[in-house]
Amino acid sequence: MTLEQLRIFVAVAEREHVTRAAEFLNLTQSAVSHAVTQLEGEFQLSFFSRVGRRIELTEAGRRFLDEARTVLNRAEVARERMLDLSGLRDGVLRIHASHTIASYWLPARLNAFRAAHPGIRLHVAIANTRDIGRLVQSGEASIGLVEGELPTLDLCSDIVAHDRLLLVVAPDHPWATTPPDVGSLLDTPWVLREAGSGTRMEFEQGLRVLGVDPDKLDIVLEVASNEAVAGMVETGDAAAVLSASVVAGRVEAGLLCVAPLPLPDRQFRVLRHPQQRLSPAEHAFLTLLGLTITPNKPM
Amino acid sequence: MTLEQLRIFVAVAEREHVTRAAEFLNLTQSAVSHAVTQLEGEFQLSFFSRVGRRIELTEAGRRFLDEARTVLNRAEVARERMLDLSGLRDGVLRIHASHTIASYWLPARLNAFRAAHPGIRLHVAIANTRDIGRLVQSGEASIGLVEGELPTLDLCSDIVAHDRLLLVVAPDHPWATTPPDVGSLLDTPWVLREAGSGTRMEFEQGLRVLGVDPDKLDIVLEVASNEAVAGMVETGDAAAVLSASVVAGRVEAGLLCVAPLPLPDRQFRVLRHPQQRLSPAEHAFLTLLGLTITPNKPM
DNA sequence: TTAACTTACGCCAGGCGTAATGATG
DNA sequence: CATCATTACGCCTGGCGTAAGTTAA
Repeated sequence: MTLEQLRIFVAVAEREHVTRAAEFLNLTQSAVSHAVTQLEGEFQLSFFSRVGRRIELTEAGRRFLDEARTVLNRAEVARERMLDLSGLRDGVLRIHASHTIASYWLPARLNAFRAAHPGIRLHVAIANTRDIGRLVQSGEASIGLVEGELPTLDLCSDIVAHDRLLLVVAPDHPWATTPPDVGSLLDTPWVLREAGSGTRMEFEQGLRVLGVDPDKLDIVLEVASNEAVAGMVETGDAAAVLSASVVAGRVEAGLLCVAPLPLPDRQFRVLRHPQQRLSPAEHAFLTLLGLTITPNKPM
Repeated sequence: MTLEQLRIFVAVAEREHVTRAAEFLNLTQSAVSHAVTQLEGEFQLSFFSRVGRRIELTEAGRRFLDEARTVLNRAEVARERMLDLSGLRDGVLRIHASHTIASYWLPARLNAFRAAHPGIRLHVAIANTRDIGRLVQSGEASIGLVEGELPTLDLCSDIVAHDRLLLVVAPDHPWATTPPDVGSLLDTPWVLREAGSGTRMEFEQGLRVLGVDPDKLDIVLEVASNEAVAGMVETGDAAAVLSASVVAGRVEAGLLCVAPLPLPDRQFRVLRHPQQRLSPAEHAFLTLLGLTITPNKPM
């Protein structure tokens, strides 16, 4: 008998439906069915009777549902009390993130964090990659999320995701049908993110690798907004380079086309000051991102 | 947070001692230390302060001890209520076992079963292998534990342990120093278990493999007791063949010596009637022996 | 030097997902 | 035939043990 098994059992019992319980739990039918079977085996009881292609609670199942809820409640109380003690119950988590990350990658993670720690208020400040590096360096920001590397700074920097830059144009642009060659890159008008943004820095680096001088590009607009860049490209004749996560929805909708251009992969990175101690909430957030931090235990 | 982690934490907290908790839990220091560390990491708290080479509970640890006990108590109540429902809380478990198994192999398993199901009374009937086969066949016994195979009977038979037969003699017997050759087996007096015992049957089978006719042995005593056989050998000039588990302690004590003789390995087996339904207690016992039985769920 | 806890590393069971199977309306 | 549950099977993570590392008496 495991707390996890109890959670699964309760989800199934409340719905009398394995599939819906599985959806709720983000598991497969198979895993849920297996967990229930295992519980039944442990006690030599059937908690559900398989009637037709439905299941329904047996008397034993009803009794066990009560018990399972009680155990889970006690466990939840214990957990909350400990989180109170450690400061993970309230407080604020302050994150500085680049435009791309804040708009397209971060929200799902913030929701996961909220699910785990509902009491913590979240603050996200948006700036471009270069500025975030400076803020973390100076101590004004404690957690920064940026694209690519900032080699000049002396910060802890861990990869938390991978990303690709894509060359995009409107569907009626020539490159939508015939791939551009390197030489033609200088012949099209460009809309780009501002200098200092991760997207811009990585793109310029990619151009240099291809032997193209970024300063020679015909830049018609620089703007600190991925949406503005995308909108310009959709409705005009300019080309742009944006993160795959930014353009995915627009390509799906037929508003943009991806033109093949070999740009290097880049990484989303989390930046921390090496000396600064992490708050419990910060630590929990980094753990949620899959990092294993050297422990930092108050009390 | 896992129920198992809570159990481990409570054991450590009650003793303020990782090693002793590990002994109590039948785990290693390492596993216990790891589990505690993991709990502390989850809540970002230190439950123990490492003072010198001891540990002691912190304030957070004391609070968590209360919580952990509460959760475990609720879980235990739930478990007991379900066991009540399934009939695993009281009743009798009846087992028929051979002499060797009942004396040397079974006790540890019975204690494990008692730990898991304290309410169940245990009955062990001792008989030799052949008789147990007959009792299971006739339905008088529902679970039999025997040595070796009984090919003539049509029963479920699963291996639950491996055993070796050893040729033993007193320390002053010639074979204690110079290994016997096959031809000399007929020149020594033998003390043997009675016909029908697994030990006897397996030994005779082993002799035939070696090309020796068992009927030609010089048998000075047949007795339905391993201890009697061992006692005879210790204090006389006879040889015997007994299970490794029977002689281990006596060899350790210098009372007996093992003479090398290539006897086939044998298996301890559990016998069941194919049709007979298992009681919850019987099912639980077989599961404890490591068998996976086709489920058999009342209620 | 010993006795304690922690950390590193490899192994293995158990849990999960994919896919096949079974049952029912 | 579509839907829902179970079963089979392979993968992989997480927990355990062995052993090395660390600290204090």
